[in-house]
Amino acid sequence: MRKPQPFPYRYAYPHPAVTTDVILFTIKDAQLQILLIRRAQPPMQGSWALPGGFLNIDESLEDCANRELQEETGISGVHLEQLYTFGRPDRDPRERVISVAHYGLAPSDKLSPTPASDAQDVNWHPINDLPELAFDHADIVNLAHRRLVKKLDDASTAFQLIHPEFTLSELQAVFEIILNKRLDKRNFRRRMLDMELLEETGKSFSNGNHRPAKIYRSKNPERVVILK
Amino acid sequence: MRKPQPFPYRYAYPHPAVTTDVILFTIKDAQLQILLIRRAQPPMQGSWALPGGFLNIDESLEDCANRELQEETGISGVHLEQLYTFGRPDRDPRERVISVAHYGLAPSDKLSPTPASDAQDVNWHPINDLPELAFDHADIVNLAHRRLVKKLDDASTAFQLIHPEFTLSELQAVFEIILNKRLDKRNFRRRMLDMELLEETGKSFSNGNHRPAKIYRSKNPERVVILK
DNA sequence: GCAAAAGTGTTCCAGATACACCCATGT
DNA sequence: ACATGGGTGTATCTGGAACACTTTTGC
Repeated sequence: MRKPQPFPYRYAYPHPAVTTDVILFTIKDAQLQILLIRRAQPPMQGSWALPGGFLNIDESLEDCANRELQEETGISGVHLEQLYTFGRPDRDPRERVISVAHYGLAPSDKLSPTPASDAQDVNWHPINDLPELAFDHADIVNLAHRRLVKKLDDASTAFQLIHPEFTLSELQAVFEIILNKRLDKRNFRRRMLDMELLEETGKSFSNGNHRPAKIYRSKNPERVVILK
Repeated sequence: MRKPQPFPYRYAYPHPAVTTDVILFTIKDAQLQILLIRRAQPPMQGSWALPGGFLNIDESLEDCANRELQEETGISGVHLEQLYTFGRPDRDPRERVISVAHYGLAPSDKLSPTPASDAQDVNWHPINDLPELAFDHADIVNLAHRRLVKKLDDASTAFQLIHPEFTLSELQAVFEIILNKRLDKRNFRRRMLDMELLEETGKSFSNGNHRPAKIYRSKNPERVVILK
């Protein structure tokens, strides 16, 4: 235990460690997947875990989450949102650790995760087929998944998981994968178009022995949804 | 700065302090109010602030919130839910402090806050007429208020702000105060009764020169809503 | 009998759902 | 010509919002 310090007004008892963890969702191979690292360091060396790590004493929580994601997976520039704070006293064997979990969405094709720092390996894993996870990370993923489903009823959420220009069928696939159910094509298209969030690019996309699809884009691609 | 320690796997860099803060809502004098303490200790001695304080190294976040509420205001037994974690690097002048905010609801008539511990005074304050608050507590209150409004569309939230047996008019008043708008009596009553969350007690309540009101109670009073 | 809050039904609108066929293209 | 996914319209249901009068009581 630390001794009380003479620093004015400073709390004199032991401080827990604070970390951030990141759940990064993507859609890949028609499945909802998350990014995991294989831990290169003890404890739980060799286990799969969420990217994340200790807070620097002068950085914000969100900066920490972004930095750890970048350091461990090479991925940066994703908009992360705070999810929940996990603090069970026994959740980490090292010492008392409070973890502020963040989540984000990204289209997988633009991202090339590369292991670095504390990670000996990095990979996407289907949310429905996850390996055993270190610490309480399975709980964290669970909560993040439920939040994502809720968040999807703001349609612009789905745009973050898709390339900037897309067909309505591709967009519908994103919804169907996350909601894990089939949607009616006509109703889906009407709903999307009625929201006035989409515009036609004029281009179309021809894929096989069938009619080409119109390509759309989001009208306000920079829209950041604040939904604390 | 602390020196790296020899403890196995322990993070060797300075740890922030972790606190919890509590926003406790009630309805009193036909207004939505929150519980504030006047700080007895520096920093910000004499300012109004949310009850809260430092996390003990082996207690859960929720236990900490409950303990601090109890220590500073004498109030216990309220169900608290995590709100959000605030961690701006400069939000506390003492040192780096991460605060995990919690909120809860309680009927004011059963509670008698009494100052203790770090508080030299405790009082309810109308949300629409708050004093200047210490630290970033105004932001925290703001977010809590918005969350409460959202949470209200699960009607059972309102039951937490009212005595166990109540008339529909009293319940409607709770909604009107939180939503800050008038509701239609017929629509409100139909909506409440259609949900099948209420049952008649058989009793009625006579109040003045008019027809007495039926008294209802919640069908499942112990229902704890988990809405992370 | 009058003042005051309790109690009660119907209409309307918007958004969600269910449902089946023609269109444009590649082979 | 046929196989394949793209594209379209209508009927129905459901939940929310608007709206005014009768009932029961105390004085």
